[in-house]
Amino acid sequence: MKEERATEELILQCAEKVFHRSGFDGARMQEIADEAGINKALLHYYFRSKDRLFDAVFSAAVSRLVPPVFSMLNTQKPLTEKIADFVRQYFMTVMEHPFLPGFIIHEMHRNPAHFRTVMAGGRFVKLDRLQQQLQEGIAAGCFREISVEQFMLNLFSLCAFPFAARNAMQAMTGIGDDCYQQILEERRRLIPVWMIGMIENKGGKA
Amino acid sequence: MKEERATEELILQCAEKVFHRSGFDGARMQEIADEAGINKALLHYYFRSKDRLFDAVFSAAVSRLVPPVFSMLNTQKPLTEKIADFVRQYFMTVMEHPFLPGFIIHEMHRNPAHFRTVMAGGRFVKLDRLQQQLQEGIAAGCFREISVEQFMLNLFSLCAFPFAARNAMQAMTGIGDDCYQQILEERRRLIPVWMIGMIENKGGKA
DNA sequence: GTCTATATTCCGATAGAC
DNA sequence: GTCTATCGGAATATAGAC
Repeated sequence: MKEERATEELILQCAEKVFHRSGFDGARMQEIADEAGINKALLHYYFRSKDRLFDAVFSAAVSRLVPPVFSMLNTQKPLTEKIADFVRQYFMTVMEHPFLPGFIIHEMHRNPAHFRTVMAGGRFVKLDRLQQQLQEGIAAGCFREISVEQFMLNLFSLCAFPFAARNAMQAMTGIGDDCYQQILEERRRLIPVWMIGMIENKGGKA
Repeated sequence: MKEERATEELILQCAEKVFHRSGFDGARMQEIADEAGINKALLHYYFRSKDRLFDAVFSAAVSRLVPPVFSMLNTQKPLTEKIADFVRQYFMTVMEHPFLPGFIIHEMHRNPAHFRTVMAGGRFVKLDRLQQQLQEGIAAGCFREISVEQFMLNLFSLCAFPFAARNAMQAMTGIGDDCYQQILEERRRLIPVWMIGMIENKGGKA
């Protein structure tokens, strides 16, 4: 029982790095072993197969990103704060793990069915409270008509896409690394403003 | 010379289907051959290797999506029309090839360097005219301060993300296929409105 | 628990008949 | 040009010594 826990943790950490970067199909067990400075056989000793090791990584990825972020949407706070909380939480997580969005998107695409097993308890994201707030705003004439699905899709798009498609966007526009990083950080502040602007009724209209 | 052109075209078409769905690492030459109803060896006869076959597919994907869409941004039309044109063109292409955004994003992430070779002539997307229009609007007090990079990132995010992350979003929210499809189609109309709302100065402010 | 060595499976690529 | 058969390498997985 030398370093059981420590080794298992090390493996998971390195597997995470490799899987996040290359995806399941692109990742090599050898690569993970090298990253951890251990032997390939040890990976199979702790986790039975590549599939199981991947499952562990994928589950960790989903539960790291989804629950904390979406819990922000179900609070009793006013809409403006709620959006700001969501964005702050999302960026905090993803700035530390920039490959997370792209990883989840791609693996979800590869095997859609695999998901419900992973979501803790298999529950869907709760949007009731958010929906209610939107409808109140619409009824009061503050907001234009919008469904909660579109709203959430917009919020998620503005947050996640610039991370997931970073290389594609940089390649197309020629923006350098430093500059793109700066743009990302600026978005943390601006997305809440934009989200409100998208649905706000213009002052002179009523 | 029985069916040279026809076979080559058939292979490309099937390779496209498989590569778009599974990516380079996940795709199997056997799978492509089966899809085309021919033998594996024939793939190597027409295209020397898996790499070359993939290159052909990837190039086609990029040139199908990037140039027509971004040419919309460099016209002399007013900003509102320009956005509408972009969205219309983007959705037309992507509705027919729903895996295109995710495919490009993922492959771009896998091999960022490979890109400049692919972009026709290696030129970046031109945003001069768009930038000028934004600055005019800002100077006139119609728009709030926004950089052309953020603006384009927003536009692209709102358009591409819902396609690229479709399975992830459906899994999280529990939205069904038909309903999600309907949401996508609704966005074609709404994104231009949202894009303006995001940057528009509120009437009562000045 | 951790290693080396090996078995096994899979896949891209080629040889050669038709 | 298209097929069948096969090679050769790579990657996952296992056996067995320490």
